[in-house]
Amino acid sequence: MVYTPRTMLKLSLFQELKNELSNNLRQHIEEVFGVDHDPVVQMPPRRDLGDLAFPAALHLAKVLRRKPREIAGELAEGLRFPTSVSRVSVEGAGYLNVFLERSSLTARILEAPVFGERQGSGEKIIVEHTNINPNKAAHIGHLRNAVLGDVLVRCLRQLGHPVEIQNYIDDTGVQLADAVVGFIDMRGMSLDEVEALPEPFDYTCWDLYSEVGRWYEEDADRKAVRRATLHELESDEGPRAEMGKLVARRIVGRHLATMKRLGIGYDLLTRESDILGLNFFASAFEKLKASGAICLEETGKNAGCWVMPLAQSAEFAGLEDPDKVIVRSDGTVTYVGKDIAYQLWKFGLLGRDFDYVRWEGEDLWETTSSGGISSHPEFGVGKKVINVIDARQSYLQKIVRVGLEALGHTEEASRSVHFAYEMVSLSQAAARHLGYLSGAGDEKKSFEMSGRKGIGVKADDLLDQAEAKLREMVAERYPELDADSLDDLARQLATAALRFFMVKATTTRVIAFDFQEALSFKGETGPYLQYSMVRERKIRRKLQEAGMATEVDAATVAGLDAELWADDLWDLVLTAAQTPEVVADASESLELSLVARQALELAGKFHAVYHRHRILDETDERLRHARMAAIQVFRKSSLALLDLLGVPVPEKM
RNA sequence: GCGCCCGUAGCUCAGCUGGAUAGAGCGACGGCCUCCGGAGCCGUAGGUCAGGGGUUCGAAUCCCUUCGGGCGCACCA
Repeated sequence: MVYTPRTMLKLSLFQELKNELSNNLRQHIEEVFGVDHDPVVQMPPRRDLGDLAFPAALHLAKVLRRKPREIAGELAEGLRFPTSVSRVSVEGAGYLNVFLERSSLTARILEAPVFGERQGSGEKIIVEHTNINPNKAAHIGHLRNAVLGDVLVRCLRQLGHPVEIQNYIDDTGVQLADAVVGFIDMRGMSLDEVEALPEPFDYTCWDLYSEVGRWYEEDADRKAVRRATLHELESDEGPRAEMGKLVARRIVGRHLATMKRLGIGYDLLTRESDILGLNFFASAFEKLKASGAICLEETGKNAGCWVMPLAQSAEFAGLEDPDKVIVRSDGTVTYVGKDIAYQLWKFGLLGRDFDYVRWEGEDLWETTSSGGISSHPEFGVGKKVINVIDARQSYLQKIVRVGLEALGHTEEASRSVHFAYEMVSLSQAAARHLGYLSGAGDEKKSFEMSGRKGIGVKADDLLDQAEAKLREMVAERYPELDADSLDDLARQLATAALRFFMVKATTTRVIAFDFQEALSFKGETGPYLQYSMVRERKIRRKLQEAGMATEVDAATVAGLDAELWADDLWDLVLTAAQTPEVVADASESLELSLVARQALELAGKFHAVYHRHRILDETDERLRHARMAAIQVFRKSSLALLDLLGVPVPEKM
């Protein structure tokens, strides 16, 4: 038996076909022109121009000093492609276009799973996302983070990578300290009283947080209380630490509930207090000192601090202050310092580990400093770490990476990925609607949200509004439905609407949040995708009711005549076939809007086909089979995409 | 001052490893259900791709530059 090494894993049938054709063409170019050229594969803009386009002749024109169309013509002549290609033609400026066998290819796609063999190496990827300060309700900016993180995780897992999802809880920071000061010093409340506060506790804290900000300004001495509180939180001693624990626990519970509404979950909650409690930084500190990555500043404005010099790094050229403080002159550790320790732990480089307990009996773990459960899954020790953090923190994320490099962990530094996305701001209309615009003089186009000032749209409020509006729409159409079914449907539609809204924007663009836009459910929206699935389902149900088969098998499809495939019908199949590549691209480039756009394009083509090519009242059985096959292919791809986007598929709407 | 992001139709945005007539959605206007549900489909109007230079057979796309807008550059996280 001959052993054939498998150099390339198959992502999808379509990609495999493209690779095959590319290789054929490459070889042919070599034979005819004696040139080594790796051909690019594109899709012609319209199906009547072909299914695949090779602009090779356009590229070769320069080297060969000949007209592109001439070159393409010569290439087309002796080219031998596999039987899945029906014909080749020269189009436009000199594209070599390929027409595929529609029936046989559709049949093969129908049989194959959407995603082929697993691509992953089996090495764990750690994705950190959400990371909301535990002192207030989640707002729509946090939603963008969580949704992007969640979609990324779903894509990576689909592609075969083991993924661990971590949600970092900063329970020793100033933001939580402010909440503690608010309850104890400003409102004079006891631990029991705070414990007894009714839900929604995160809403209470939202208001409290902005009040504390104003309270500080009334009297300059009050900031001293915050410093003392922060110190107690860090040392984990005293009543303020107790209050901090209570507030953080209740708020985290609320955040988890909010995210659960959108189908977002986690494997592990890592808490900053445990990083301190277990002296993670002490280990990192020793390593940093030993490697010379940080040094003690003796003079200047940073006197008494341990700083990381950044001047040598080209990435930080032009900085006013080329040093970053890691340990303050009072001995406390900055955020970056803690983050370097955390990042080291994620890669298994710290030489220490947390203790772990279950979060409130759920299938979710949290770190602890002592008294952990002995039997827990292995956490950390990732091969690659992706931190989903907004673009404003690019500078800090860079420092963490440089820190790893300075410690000699260049490999891990290169596998430390900052998934940066731009923030969510409020549109002028939204700001006005919420009463943040005092006068008419403010002409700004968008307004940054601020937890500190209490400016923003709470995630739960937005979800509530979306659900209420959608519930009305469903109730109008289905007056006979009971309250539970209505709630359930409204939830599914609202989840789709908001998740899709957050993913469809490219990551480099600031989202200027607008209520009208976010609460619109037609056009490029989640419900538009769901509607296509509802329609597809309805066709099958009608077929069944009419006593007809609801599916066609591959053998039948393979035997269909080529002329049964209208261009738009075939185009639907071809678009669906590209799904795995789009997902792989999106995951690799961290541009998840590509997944959303693919789902949109598919749904759009389905809707058009739905109107033009009816199935139920088509008397020609062969035509019916071709149309059913196209829709089956659509359904498989679309279901896969909606799953990746976290968009639920309702039975009706 | 230095760095990153954005500037494309009235509005919100795709397209950016250069290539086939610059595309969607919303809004506007006009059509399409005795129905596989109109949360849909089809059509019309709407664009000096911010301005200026350059590279190229070819630029929304690459380079330079100017002008707008956003965000970073803490002993805050």
